[in-house]
Amino acid sequence: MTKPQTTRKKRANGVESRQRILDAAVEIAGERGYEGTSIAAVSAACGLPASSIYWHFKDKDDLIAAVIERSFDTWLAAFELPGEETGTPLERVTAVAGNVAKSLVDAPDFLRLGLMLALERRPVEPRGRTVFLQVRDIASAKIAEMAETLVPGLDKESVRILTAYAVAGADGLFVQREINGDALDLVTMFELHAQLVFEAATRMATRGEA
Amino acid sequence: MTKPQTTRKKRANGVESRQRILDAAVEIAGERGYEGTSIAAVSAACGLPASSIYWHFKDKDDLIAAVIERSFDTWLAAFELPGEETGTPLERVTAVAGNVAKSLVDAPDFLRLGLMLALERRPVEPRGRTVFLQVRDIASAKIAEMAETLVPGLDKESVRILTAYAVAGADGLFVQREINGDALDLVTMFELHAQLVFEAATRMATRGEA
Amino acid sequence: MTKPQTTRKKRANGVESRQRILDAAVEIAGERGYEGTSIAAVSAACGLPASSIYWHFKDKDDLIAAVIERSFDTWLAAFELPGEETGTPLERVTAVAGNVAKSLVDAPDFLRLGLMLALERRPVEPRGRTVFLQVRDIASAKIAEMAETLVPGLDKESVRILTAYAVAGADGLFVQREINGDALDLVTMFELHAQLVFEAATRMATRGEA
Amino acid sequence: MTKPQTTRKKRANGVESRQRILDAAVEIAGERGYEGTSIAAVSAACGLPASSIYWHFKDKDDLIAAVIERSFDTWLAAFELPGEETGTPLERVTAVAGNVAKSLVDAPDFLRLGLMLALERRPVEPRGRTVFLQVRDIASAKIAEMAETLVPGLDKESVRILTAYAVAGADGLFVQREINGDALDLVTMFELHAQLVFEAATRMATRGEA
DNA sequence: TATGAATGAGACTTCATTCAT
DNA sequence: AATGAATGAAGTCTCATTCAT
Repeated sequence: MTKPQTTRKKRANGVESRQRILDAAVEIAGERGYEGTSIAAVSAACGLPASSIYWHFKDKDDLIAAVIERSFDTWLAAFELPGEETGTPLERVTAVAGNVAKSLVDAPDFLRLGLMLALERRPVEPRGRTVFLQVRDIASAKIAEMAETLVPGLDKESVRILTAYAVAGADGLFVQREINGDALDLVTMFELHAQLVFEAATRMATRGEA
Repeated sequence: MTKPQTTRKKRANGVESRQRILDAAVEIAGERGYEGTSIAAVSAACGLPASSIYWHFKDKDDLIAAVIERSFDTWLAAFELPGEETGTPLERVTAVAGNVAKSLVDAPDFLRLGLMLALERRPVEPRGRTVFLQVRDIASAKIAEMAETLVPGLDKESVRILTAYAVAGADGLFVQREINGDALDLVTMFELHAQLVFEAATRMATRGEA
Repeated sequence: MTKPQTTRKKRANGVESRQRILDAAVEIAGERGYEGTSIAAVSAACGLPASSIYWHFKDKDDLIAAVIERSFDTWLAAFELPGEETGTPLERVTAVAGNVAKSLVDAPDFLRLGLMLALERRPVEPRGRTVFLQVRDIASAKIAEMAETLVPGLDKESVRILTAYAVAGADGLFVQREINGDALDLVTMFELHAQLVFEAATRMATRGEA
Repeated sequence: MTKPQTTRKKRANGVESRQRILDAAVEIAGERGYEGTSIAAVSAACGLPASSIYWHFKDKDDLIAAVIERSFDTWLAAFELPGEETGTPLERVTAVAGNVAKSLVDAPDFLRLGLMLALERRPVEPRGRTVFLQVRDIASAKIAEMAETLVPGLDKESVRILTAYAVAGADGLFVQREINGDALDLVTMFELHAQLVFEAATRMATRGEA
C-alpha cells in the first residue's frame, strides 16, 4: 500500500520527453547554430540519453527542423493585421510593427537559428532551413497583403519592393538587437521603420496614379 | 629563364602559403560558418597539410580572425564619403549607398561569415566575432559622421537612431540577397533605403530646429 | 548449452568492457607512465575502439585515476598487522615486511605507475597522482600505528621520522627491483629493512624513557 | 662608427645556445619526464626555434641523454670519501651522507628525470636511461668501496647487500622529499640512514669474523 | 517507451623531424 | 651557426548514429 508499484512517477511519457528535447534543442541551436548543436549537448541539457533523442527524431536534421516547426505558429501570429480595427492606416501599420517587434523579443532563439540557417550554404541543405524560408515567405505574403489593403493603388512591382524592404528592415533590426542588446529600443525602431515604409508606399501609390 | 629550374619541389614561401590558406579559409568559412569550417577542409582546399596551417595560425580561432581582418580594409573603403563632390546631399548619400551595395556584392564571404559570427552565442566568443563587431562600429561611426555632415542640425539621439536604422537596413538587405539571390536589385534597394533615411533625417533636423 | 547461440556478435556488457579497458590500461600505464599511455594503445590492447573507452571514462585522466583506484584495496591489504599473532615484536614486524615485499612483487604496475605520477610535476596534477598519494598516506598511517603498537614509548616525532624512513626504504627497494630485476632478493632486503627500523625504534623509545 | 656592423651582439655562439637549450631541457624533462618533454616546449623555454635544437642535438633522445650527461660530474662529486679526514668511521660516513643529502637537494631535476627514466619500460630504451644507470652504478661502486674501507672484514655478499640497501634508502628519501617537500629534514634522515647502515655493516663484519 | 553500450569517422591539435636557405 | 617553413604521423576527444534489450 505504501509503495504500490515501484515505478509510478516514471511512467514513460513520450509527449513530455519530446517537449523536453525540443526545449533543450531550441535553446542550444538558437545559440550555436546547426553545426554547433551536438546531440550530446542536447542530451546533457534535457537529461535524456542521446539514444532517446533518436527515438523521438529520425536524425539531427529532423530535430532541428522540428525546432523550427514548433515555433512556427506562435511567431507567425504577430503578422496578422488586426481585423477591422479603428485608426488610420499608419496607425494600424504601426501597431503591427509593434507586434512584430515584440515577437522578435519573445522568440529570439527561433529567429536567430533561422537566420543562421538561412545564411549558411552547406552542401546538403538542412530541412530546417527550407522550413524557415517557407515561414518567411508566408510572413512576406502577409506583409504584401497588408500593403495592398492599407495602401490601395500600389502596382505589383512596388508591392514587391516594399515588402522586401520591410522584411529586410525587420531582419536588420533583429540582428542589431542580438548584437547590441537593449541599447536601442526595438519597438521605437520598428515604429520608425513602419512609418518610413508607409510613406514610401503612399508616395509610390500616388506616383502610380498620376 | 633567369632562374632555370633551381627550386624543384617546395620552396618555402611563408607569405604565399599564408595567403593560400586565407584564400581557402575565407571561402569555406564564408559559406559554412565557424563550426562548419574544418581545418581538414581548409587543408584540402589550399593544398597544404593541416599541420602547416598550424605553423601560420595558432589555432582555428586565430585563422578565422585573420580571415576577418584581411577583408577589413578593402571592405571599409566603401564607406568613405567622396570628398567635395558636387550634387545635393541626397545625391551624395545615394552615391554612397550604391558603393555600399556594391561592396556587399563584392565581399559577401566576409559579411556572411561576420554576420554568422555575430548571431552566434557560443560559450567562448571567437576572436573573429570581436574583430567583426569592431569593424562594424567603425562603419557605424562613418555613417554617423556622414549624417552630421550632410544633414546639419541633428541632435545626438537622432543621429544614433538614424545610424542604427541605416545599418540595420544594410544588414537586412544583405541577408535578403543571400537568401533570394539576384531576384531583387541590391543597388535599387540601397538607394531606396538611402532616400528614406535621408528624408527621416531631414525631418528630424527640421523638427529639432523648430 | 543452456543458451545455445543467442547472442552472436556483440552483446553489450558494460561491466566486462570496463574491466577489459582497465586491464589493458594498468599494464600499459604501469610500464610507460601517464604520457606514454596513449588511448590508441589501450584501445589496441583491449580490442575496443577508442571511442568506446570514452563511453566508460570521461577522459584519459579519469582512466588513469580509475587504474590506480582499482588496485587500491588489493594492495593495501598487505599492510594489515596480523591480529594477535604469536612471536616477538621483531618477528611480527619482519612478517609484515615480508608481506609488503610480496605485495610489491605482485602489484608492480600499480606502484610503478604511482611512483612515476608522484615524481612528475606537470602543470595540472593528474587525479591519479592525488589518489596514489592518498593511498600512500593511508599506508603510512598504518605503519605509524604499527610502530606505536609494537614499540611502546615512542614520542610523536620519533614515530614520524621512523614512519618516513620505513616508507622511504620500501620505495627505494621497490625502485631497485624495478631497475635490477631479481638480482637481489626483495624479501631478504625487506627483512633487513624491518630489522634496522625496529632497532632504531627500540633505541629511540629507550632514550625517550631515560 | 656609431653603428659599426649591424650584427654584433648576435654573433652566433654555439656554446651558449647549447647551454640555453640544456638549461631549458633539464627543467622541463625533470618535471615532465621523457614523453612529457616536447621539443616545442624546450624551444619555447629557451627561445630558440625547434630546428636550432636539431642543429645542436641529433634527436630528442640525444637531447635527453645530454641533459643527464651534463649533470653527471657535478652530482657524482658528492660521493667522494673525503680523503684522510679525522673522525671515527661513523662520523665520516655521516659526513658523506650529509653531502649526498645536499646533492639531492641541489640537483633534483637530474635525479627526478633519472628515476623516471629508470622506472619507465619503453619499447626502445632511451639512451638517457642507460647513462643514468651507469652513473648509478658508479655511485654504487663508490659506496661499496667506502664500506670496505671504513668497515673492514665485510665479505662480498654483505657489501653487496649493504650497498644496495644504502642506495635504496637514498632513492626512497629522495622520492619522499619530492612528494612531501620540506616537511622532513633530508639531512637528518640521511644521517639516520647512514647510522643504521653503518651499524648493520659493523654487525655483519663482526659476525663474519666469528 | 526508452536506453546502455558501442562504433567509425572525423574534429582540432601537437609531435618529432627534415630541408632549403 | 642557425632558422623559417613544411610535413606525415599520431595525439586526445567528440561526432552522429545504431542496435540489442
